[in-house]
Amino acid sequence: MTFTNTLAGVALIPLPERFYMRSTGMVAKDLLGRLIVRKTSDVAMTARIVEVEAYFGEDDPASHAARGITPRNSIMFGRPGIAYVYINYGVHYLLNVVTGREGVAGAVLIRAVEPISGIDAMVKNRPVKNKFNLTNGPGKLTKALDVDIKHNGIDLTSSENELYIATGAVEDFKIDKSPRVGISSGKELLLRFSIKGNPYVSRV
DNA sequence: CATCTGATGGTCT
DNA sequence: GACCATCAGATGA
Repeated sequence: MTFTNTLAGVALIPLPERFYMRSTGMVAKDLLGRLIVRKTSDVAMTARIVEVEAYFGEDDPASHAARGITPRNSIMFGRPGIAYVYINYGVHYLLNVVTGREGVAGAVLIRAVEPISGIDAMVKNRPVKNKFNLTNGPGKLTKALDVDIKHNGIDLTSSENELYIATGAVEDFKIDKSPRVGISSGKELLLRFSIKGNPYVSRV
């Protein structure tokens, strides 16, 4: 079964590698409004990115890369446009996109998305009473989109892949910049962005 | 509404 | 052996 990568008749064009080969903060902001495309053997899902968070290298105490390269975080130092997926609290998979040029650590955590198509499949993956609870958190959206560790290292710039990020409609998004919680070193970089007022933005 | 807790596994000290 | 880029459910006000 093959899918034509379109949504409402409009082609879902992947963002190119050069999109990600910029400063992590810029990429984070620019990812708002873009579309995550997830294709399975029998279903296609799309969702709009509505909240992101930037993680840098050794200057960012909250980053996995803060203490240099390790087997787990090595993808953060690699090519831009690649997915960095890891399990956290032993329970949830978190989806990031690697940014910056190769050799420099950086990634953007996808914190919340708005379901656009294939919503029935998402609900099947992650049953909820309230639809606004489906994908309004980093662990929730991976469950709904069936994203897990097998996507660690996947190229998000290719529409051939079962997971990629498409351009989406460019609109005038309002940015709500707020600090990360739980960091008190004084060096925190405070780069969380969301589409203000979107009902799928996470609540913490 | 706010605050707490258990689940659960990989990574790093 | 401690620490988490989380979440759902429980409890109390």
